[in-house]
Amino acid sequence: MSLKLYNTLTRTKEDFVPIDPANVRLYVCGPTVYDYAHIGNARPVIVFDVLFRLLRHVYGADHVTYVRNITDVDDKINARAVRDYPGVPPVEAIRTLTETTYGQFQADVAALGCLPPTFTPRATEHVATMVALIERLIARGYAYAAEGHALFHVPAMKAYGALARRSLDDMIAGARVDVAPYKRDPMDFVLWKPSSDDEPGWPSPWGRGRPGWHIECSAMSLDTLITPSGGGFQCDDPLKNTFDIHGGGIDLVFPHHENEIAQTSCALGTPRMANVWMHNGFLQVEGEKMSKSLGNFTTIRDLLADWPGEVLRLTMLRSHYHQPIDWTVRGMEESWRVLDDWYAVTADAGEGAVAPAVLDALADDLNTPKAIAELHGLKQQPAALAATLRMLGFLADTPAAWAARRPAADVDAAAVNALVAARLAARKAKNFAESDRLRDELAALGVTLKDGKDPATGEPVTTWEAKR
RNA sequence: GGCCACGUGGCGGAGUGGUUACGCAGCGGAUUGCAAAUCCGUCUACGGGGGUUCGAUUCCCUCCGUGGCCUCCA
Repeated sequence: MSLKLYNTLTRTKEDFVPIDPANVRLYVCGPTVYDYAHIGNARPVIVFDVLFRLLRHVYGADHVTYVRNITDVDDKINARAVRDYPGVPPVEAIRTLTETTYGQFQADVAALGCLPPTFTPRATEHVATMVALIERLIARGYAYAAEGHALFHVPAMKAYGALARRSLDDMIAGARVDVAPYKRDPMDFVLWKPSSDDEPGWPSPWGRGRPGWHIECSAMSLDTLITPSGGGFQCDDPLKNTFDIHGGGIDLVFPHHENEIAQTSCALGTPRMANVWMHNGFLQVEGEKMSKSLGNFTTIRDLLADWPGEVLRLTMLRSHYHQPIDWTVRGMEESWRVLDDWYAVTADAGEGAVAPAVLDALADDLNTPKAIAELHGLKQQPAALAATLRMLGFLADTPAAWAARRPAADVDAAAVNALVAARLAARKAKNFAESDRLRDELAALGVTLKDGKDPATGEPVTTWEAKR
């Protein structure tokens, strides 16, 4: 099967060729853990989970390494820790905040049907590698120390801007940043910055401080994906200092990913860091940009209170990952209806194989809307439908558990059963006025009836369920 | 201001230089005492204007609209 992926680096859809088919390596930028993740954060998590599952299917479950980092050092974290844990020593407050928040994140994404990545490194556990990377960059003339900072000197790198496709002139022309006096060039970015006593800090050749934003991903991908495969500081082989796929939100293209590339490629002598760069599009809520001021800042946790995780997952995958998506209640309702149908169709399904048509759609740059269309075509093949849905991270519930997820009206089952029996008797006696009256009465209680016939005897039978 | 995406039927959403996916809703039929559920069938589209072409929703230009990035936001 040939897998095609759109590569931001080349702006084209390319055939995916792993560096080592026995170990396909994927890195995705993970959460900064200071608050509940919002529904926009869920998009890359779900999209790259589908990619992870597809890669595992194609190359084998043991031949894919998926890394999603945890950013647990960040100024927003520091600020939140001070706010939420007054009186607690900062280091302790930060640890409590990041551990708590990451626990929430893990629970949220598990509910969304996402597999755990192979590794989930924390930035704070890779500071030594960050320091080593910065030292290497300084030694090779790509970075310099100034006033307790270490900075990457952008003009030292010829290819800078290749991912974002913008020239230095463009960036300077559009610059709206205050240029710190210790910068040699306005575009230079921070690799390391000094910490005050109540901020998290680590010893370094430039004094006690903490990493800049971008260096952590260079360090964690190096430690988890490059060094274990024979690359790293002791290796100048560009092929060994590159991994396969790097993913994240479209907003990370610049400056985050551009700077990651600058750091890793200049430190390790590799031209591109990762062969394929994938970026998911943004999400709006009910047609508006999601923001706290508009009051439509929607967390995954809030949505999970009212909607099954699989509903959120399907809603996310009904749009191609590259397209913008408008997140609406109507969209979630439609997803729920579709999943109800799939759960019903697959209730008694046996063992089946994953449908090739769905795999083909996924192999075409993760065309999940096309894949879903193909799923609709599998209703006559319940076993294949079930196997394919499971491969995509659906059907984790039993049919009964799924049905129970819909908030039901609070009804007295014995009373309902009595009314249903009375109606059945009335129908048998052809007293339809009475049977319709009983049906209306049940409807008023929030009970929906399903009439049918016993397949063996032909006797009329009625089942019911409570709707919300 | 600079750079970059996107704009498909009532709604969601693929795709393609010429046979108008798929889903939800709607409508029609089967079924039903009547309904519900189910099954079958079915209507509606490619932002505006130019251009290339035998032919464009699909390629090019332009305008309009929406959104993103421009130092720490998926």
